[in-house]
Amino acid sequence: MDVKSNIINALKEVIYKEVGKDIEIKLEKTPNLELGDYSVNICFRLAKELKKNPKTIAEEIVEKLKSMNIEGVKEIKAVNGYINFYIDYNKFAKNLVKEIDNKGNDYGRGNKKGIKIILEHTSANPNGPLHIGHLRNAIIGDCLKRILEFYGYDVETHYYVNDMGRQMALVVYGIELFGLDKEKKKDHAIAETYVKINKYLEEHPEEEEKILELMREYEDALEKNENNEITKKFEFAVNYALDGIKETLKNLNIKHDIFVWESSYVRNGMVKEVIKKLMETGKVVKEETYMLDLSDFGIEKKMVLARANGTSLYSTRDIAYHLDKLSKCDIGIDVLGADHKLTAEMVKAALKLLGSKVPEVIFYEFISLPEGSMSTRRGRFISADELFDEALKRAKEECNKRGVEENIAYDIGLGAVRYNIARISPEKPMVFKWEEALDFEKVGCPFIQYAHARCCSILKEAENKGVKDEAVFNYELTKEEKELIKMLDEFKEIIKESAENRKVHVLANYLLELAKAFNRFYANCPILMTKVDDNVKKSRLKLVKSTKTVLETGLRLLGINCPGRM
RNA sequence: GGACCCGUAGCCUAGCCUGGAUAGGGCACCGGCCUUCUAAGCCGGGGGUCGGGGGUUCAAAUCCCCUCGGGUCCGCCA
Repeated sequence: MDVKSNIINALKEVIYKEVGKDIEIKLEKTPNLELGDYSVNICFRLAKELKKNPKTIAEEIVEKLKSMNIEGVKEIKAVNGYINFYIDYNKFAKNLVKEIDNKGNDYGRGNKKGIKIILEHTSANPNGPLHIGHLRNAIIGDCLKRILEFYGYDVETHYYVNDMGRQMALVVYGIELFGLDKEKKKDHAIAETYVKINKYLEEHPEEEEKILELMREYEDALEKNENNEITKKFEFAVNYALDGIKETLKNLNIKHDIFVWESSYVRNGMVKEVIKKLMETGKVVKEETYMLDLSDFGIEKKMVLARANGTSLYSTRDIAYHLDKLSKCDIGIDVLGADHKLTAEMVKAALKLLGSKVPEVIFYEFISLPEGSMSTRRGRFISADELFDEALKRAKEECNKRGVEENIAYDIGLGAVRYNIARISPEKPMVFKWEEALDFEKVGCPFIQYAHARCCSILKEAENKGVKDEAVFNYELTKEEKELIKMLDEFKEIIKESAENRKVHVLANYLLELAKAFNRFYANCPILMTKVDDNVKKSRLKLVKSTKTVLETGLRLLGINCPGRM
């Protein structure tokens, strides 16, 4: 049993005797080590119930706790109503470090839960390259997949390909009129054509009919499950764009398990089936077209189920997709831009009507440019490729400046891009600024990678000197060592919190804190210096090794590599 | 008009769900630290009406109400 559980159990026991019921106890870190290592503020909450002041309650509880001799606890103090615990670091450190040693990169891993999650993310329209807004989606999604898997879920990632929208018909028509620039990266070539056709249609609005015609023909063919000239044109265009998008994702260390085409739900008849079933609920009203009344779910706006010309709409097809997806997993998670909030609510309501479970949705706010929001149609966006290329270029420059081999530049560039997005909580709107996205001197991923590289270099040096790591810890630890040990221990809780709350930034911010704790330890506690006592040397080396392991695991969960030198 | 998100030093950000000890970081600015483990680092300093106003509470950045500013969404786009 670990110290923290011992403390909680003892507290529960004492408090149960006091008030006759179980009370949830949260052990917190103290603001500083003079106040102990962990504390609880439970006495404030008990004050009213026991009709005593918190200070007295704390003192009484402390007396009782002391007589219990909690294993691993050195001292307990009552301070102004708080109960502060001082732990026996020698024991704590030894246990922790052994645990990390035994488990290695599995330290912090959760038990297999036997729960399948389908996580949909990115799902950008194949009418151009991913821009930095899509990138936020992709990075949150990919990190989340890694974290959820590590926590013990069985996770499958989906990229939902919107191949049936107006924007795809535009691309197809555009390719016919203008072709594609074969010199360009495929998704960028598609975007170029897409911009051209949009401009062209503005000048020739009479050709709008051709687009609608294309969409009708495509849907007709799909409904008959045919493969003809039209479907081939769409497939070509979609795949052309997807090839480029996949390349970008690969560069960013992002991989989807499955690409699901929207059209497949028209082909297999599920869209028709969904509309039919929704009709049967009696919630469909006929206006200019068929509308779904969702007022039972607190949604005032009705949901349009099809166009007046009979063709299906994105939202209807999305219901079919979700129905299918959710039947194949225990939990469905979608990562979506905040602009989808209302439609996501509508889809959920429709799914409930059909007796299906509903997805969890993680929303993120937009990344905008200082001059305003991005637009693929107007060609006003910063592509993920552009950002990544710049990051790579900048990383190389930094490497050269510092005399480090350029081959780690990929790791640094990738880390900078992924980390800068992963660390911000998703509900925060972001304004993209080049100098912020690319500034490696500032704290961010390089700081964490640097701490890791330091660990590596110390371990190497130890090997050269023939110093073995060993969890002795038979001396009074410095405050830097204590802080570091507590941080290393916290990793398990961070994984749990990050996974259960689906919050990637929690892990990202933790890693920065861990790196900071390590750097302080490094600066203040000599490790391999000759004057250092052997037991101290061995123990500290163990801490270095443990830190390296946790940093490595943590960064890997963010999809970031850690170079051994930098 | 209705709904949702954001507002924390010059700039960026954590904490808000689950209320508690002097609101954590970082950038920028000022001053220190490389004659034994990597200075992409460490230590110190200045800088805060937690947008504003009410309320609940022993205690509010955190919960509730109102309000201001920014963003987003609101039937045949995706």
